[in-house]
Amino acid sequence: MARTKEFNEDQALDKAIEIFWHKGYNGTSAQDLVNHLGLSRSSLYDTFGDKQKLFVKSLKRYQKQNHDVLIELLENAPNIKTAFTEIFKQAVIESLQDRITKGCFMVNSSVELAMHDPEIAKIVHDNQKTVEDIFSKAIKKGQDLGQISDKQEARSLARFIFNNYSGIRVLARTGERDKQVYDDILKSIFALF
Amino acid sequence: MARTKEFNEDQALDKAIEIFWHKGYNGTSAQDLVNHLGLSRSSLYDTFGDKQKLFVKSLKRYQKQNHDVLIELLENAPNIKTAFTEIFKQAVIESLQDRITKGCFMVNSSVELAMHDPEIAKIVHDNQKTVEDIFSKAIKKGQDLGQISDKQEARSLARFIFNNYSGIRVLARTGERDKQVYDDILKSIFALF
DNA sequence: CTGATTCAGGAACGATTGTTCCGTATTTTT
DNA sequence: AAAAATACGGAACAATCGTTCCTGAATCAG
Repeated sequence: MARTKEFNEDQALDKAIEIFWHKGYNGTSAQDLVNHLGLSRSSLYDTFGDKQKLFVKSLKRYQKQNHDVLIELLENAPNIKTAFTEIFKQAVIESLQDRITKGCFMVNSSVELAMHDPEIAKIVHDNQKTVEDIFSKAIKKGQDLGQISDKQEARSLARFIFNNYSGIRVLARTGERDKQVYDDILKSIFALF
Repeated sequence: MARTKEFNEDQALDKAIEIFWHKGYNGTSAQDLVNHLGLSRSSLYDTFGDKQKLFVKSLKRYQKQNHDVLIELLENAPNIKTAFTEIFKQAVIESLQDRITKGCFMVNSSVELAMHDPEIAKIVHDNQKTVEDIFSKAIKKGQDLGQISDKQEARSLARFIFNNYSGIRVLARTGERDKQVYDDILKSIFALF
C-alpha cells in the first residue's frame, strides 16, 4: 500500500532503552529521543504513541531480555551456587567497566517512577515476582542437589539475593569503581549460601 | 536594619526534604516548592539561590539527621547486634506504614542524580564512606565484645549491611507492603552476623 | 504511469519549566 | 519621624517541555 519503514522498531526500542536507562524518564526529553533514536518526531509519535508509552515498551523489553538471560544461566547450570556467583560477578564487571554508570534500568525506574505511575508499578512488581520465582526455583534445585545450604528456606534466600542484587546496582549507579567494595559484599552474601 | 523573616529556614528545609524525597529532583517543580514550603517565589530564591542549591542543602540536612540517629543508636547500645536488628526493623516499620512510599532520600538521589551532578555525587560518596565507617566501628566493637561473629572482617560486613539497607529502601520505594518479604531478607542478613 | 497511502522532516503549538524583577509592606536603625 | 534595608506576593521572562500538524517525498497496487 505504501512505503515501508526505514527503521527497525526493535532496534529503535533498544536505543530508547539506552537513553532512558542513562538519563531516566524525567531526565530524557523528546529531543533527546529524536537525537538518540535517529528518527523524526512524527515517526516517533506515530510508532510509539507518546513518551510514556515508549518508556513502558522499553522497560518491558529490557525486563524480558534480563529474564531470558537469568533463566538461561540458571537452568543449564551444572552447579547452581556457582551460577549465582557468576551472575553477581558479571554484575560487578559491568558496574566497573561501564564508562557511563547506568546501574539497572529496572531499579532506576522503580525508584523514579513506581510510586507515581501505576503502570510502571505493575511492571516493577511483576519483575520482582518473576525474578523471585526464578531464583527460588533454582535455589530449591540447588538445595536438593546439596549445592546450597538448606538452613534457610529457598524463597527467603531468593528474596535476600534479590535484595543484594538491587543494592549492588544502586552502588554501581553511584559510580563506585572500587572492586574491593563489591568483592566484600559478595564474600558476605555467599558465606551464607 | 530591616524586617525579619516570617519563616524559619530550617523548617522550610524540612519541607523541602519532604517534597524532594517524595517526588525526586526532576519531578519537583518550582511551583511544587512554592506550594509545599508555603513561601513566595522571591523569598525562596532570595533565601536558597536556586532549585539545585536548595536540593543540595536539603540532602545535606537529611544526611546529617540520619548520621546523628545512627551514631546515637550504635554508640549507646549495650548490644551491637541487637542495635543493628533494631535499625533494620525500624526501616521495615517505616516502609510498611509510609502511606506515600518515599524510600530513602539518599538512595533516591543517588539513583536519579549522582551520575549527572558532581556535587550530588560527592555527597553520596561522602555518605557511603561515613555510614560505612560508623557501621564498621560498631561491628568491630561488637566483635570485640563477642556479640558479632568475627569470621568476616568488620569493614566487609559493614559494606554488606549497607548494601542490604540500600536494597530494602529500594524495595520500600516500589511500594512493597508484604511484611514477610522484609522479614525474609532480615532473617538471612542476621544469620550471617 | 497514476493514484492511493504512508512515510520522514521540521515548523509550530500551548503548557509548563526555572528564574528574575518590580512594587509594596514591614521592620529596624539613625 | 525619616531613611535604609529587606521580606513579601505576584506578574512576567525566556527557554524548554511534550505533542500535533503540515508538507513533500517515497513506495506500493492497479
